[in-house]
Amino acid sequence: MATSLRSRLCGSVRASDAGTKVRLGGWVHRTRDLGGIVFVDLRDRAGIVQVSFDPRWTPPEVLRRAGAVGVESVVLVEGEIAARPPESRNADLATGDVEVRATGLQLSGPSVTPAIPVARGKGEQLPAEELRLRHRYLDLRRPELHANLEMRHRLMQTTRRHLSDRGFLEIETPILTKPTPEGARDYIVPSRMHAGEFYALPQSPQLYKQLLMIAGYDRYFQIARCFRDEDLRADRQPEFTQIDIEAAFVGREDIMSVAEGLIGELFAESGAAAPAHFRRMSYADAMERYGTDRPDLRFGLELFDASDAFRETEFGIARSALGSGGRVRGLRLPGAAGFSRKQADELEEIAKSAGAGGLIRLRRTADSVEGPAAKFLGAEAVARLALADGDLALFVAGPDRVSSPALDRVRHEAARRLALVREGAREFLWVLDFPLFEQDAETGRLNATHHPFTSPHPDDLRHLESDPARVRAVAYDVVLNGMELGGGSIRIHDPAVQERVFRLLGIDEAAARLRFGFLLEGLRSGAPPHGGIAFGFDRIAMLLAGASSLRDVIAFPKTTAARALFEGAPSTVPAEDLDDLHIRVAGTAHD
RNA sequence: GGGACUGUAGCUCAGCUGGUUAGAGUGCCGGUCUGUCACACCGGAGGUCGCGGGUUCGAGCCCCGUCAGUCCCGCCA
Repeated sequence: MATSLRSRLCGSVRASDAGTKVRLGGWVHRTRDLGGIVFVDLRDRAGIVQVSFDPRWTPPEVLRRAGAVGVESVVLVEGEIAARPPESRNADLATGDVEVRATGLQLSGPSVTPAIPVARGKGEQLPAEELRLRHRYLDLRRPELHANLEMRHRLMQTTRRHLSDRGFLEIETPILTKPTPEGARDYIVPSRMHAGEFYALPQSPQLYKQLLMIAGYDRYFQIARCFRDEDLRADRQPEFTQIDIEAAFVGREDIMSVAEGLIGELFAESGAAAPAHFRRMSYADAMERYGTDRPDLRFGLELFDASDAFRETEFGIARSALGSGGRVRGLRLPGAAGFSRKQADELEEIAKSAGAGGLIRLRRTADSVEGPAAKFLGAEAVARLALADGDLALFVAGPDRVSSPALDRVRHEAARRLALVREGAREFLWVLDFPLFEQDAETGRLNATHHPFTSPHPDDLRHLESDPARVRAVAYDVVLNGMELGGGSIRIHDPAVQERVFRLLGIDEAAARLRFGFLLEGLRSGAPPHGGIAFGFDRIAMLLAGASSLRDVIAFPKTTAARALFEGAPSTVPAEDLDDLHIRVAGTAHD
């Protein structure tokens, strides 16, 4: 790290360096002017070191200027590393046994008073997210974000090395690509040379990587930027990074094994551990037992079907649900019988916000079962629920598509309140055997659960047209603690099967040729069996950096309204530029 | 598209039931101070209470709208 202007990094100085002459460059983190002597905490990406300006070794003129430097200014310091007096060592600082005794000081990049502080007082909250994003270069100076981005870098290098060592080729695919009618909304880029035509930014390199397999590049990877123009969440940015992997002459187990190997390596790089192999669960199982396709297995609280207990009762909510083909499902919360009315109401609010009509509560105490539904349940029905003393049971009556998400959220909130999640616990899981299609609740149309190129399970091929809902996909998701890390599938490589799937999705032959003609032609031109997987790299980085938001592992993230506050994107463009692009903004008078 | 929360000094926040001149900490400016490390102490400056409208004798506080940020639902093949 030595350059012509500095001899080493501030944060790298140690007691063993005492006596060495150094030249340092860095940002003024804090200053302490005691009158006769001045201390400056100098910060660079390696850490902080104390520079002491003292008349015993500092020329008066330098000492005077040291007292006047503002925080966040860039200074160049000349001096000598010296052990601190024993009584003034600082155990909180990696460099705290030493200091740099300054003989020279050059104010290289003075700073105005920073809009947001970089050095924070103890217990002081971070500045508002808006300000952190608007003054991003200041926020990024904080050691926490330096550590996060360094971790991200290391994960990226580990990915490259790991996959490259295993014969995967890193191949770039286009950013200017073709709009896709399915899936998320595309970010659109107008073409100047072709009036009225548009490129789209890729939602993923899916088609390209399949074409690479057809072209014989039988192990591919890319750390790929992907773009989706959808509404955002804490864990969702409009542009994000995937580790994209595809291989030919493989089955499901080959890809899963590559994925486990890579995940293991990434966790090891961060100092954490991942098991060599992950547990497995079918989609159907996951939905039945946890109400979600990405269950958090760090705690129990499994859902169960209580329909039988309610079937013969006069309890109206349950009766109408059961009568219309729904079920009564619920979960037992051991030790939660002591929840107050208010606490139970809050859980109900969570269920309601997830779409449930309400929660049926049953509280089991030493000698009775209480709750609005209790009086409808006979002794036998109560016995069926197998409630233990101190249990609170919560039920949702209705179709699974309502009860599953509601109970999923109640389950998570209950686990949090009952403190069931062990600190540092990691539960990896493969979710397998997803349905190939899902039916749109409103239109009744079939949509691809994963994407239209996912291979049906060979055993289910014969049901493809007759009973598409029961057709399983050869697809797999990696889930960690309820968070989806990645997912993939074996792809269709038989053009006839691909055409059948397109037909079921309502994409007729003409439309298929228009949208995916190049893929279909490729499949007819010698396509190997192939499949792959993609991981959400930002999420993995967030997890392994211990960050609490995706924004803390992305150097220049967008807000939830998809704005870049620092550079001010998106923005209007001059009318002449729009003319060149053959674009007129609706509602403007410009010609 | 819908819901919730937030917006007061450069920053972090307090501001009671609507009531006189809007506060604290920190930062900033000036001063004292030779071993501090959130240095300490003394003094000072600093406000479009996000913006617009309304109710009221009177609005930081109530109402409507709007902008921005955050979280959630829908959406994200």
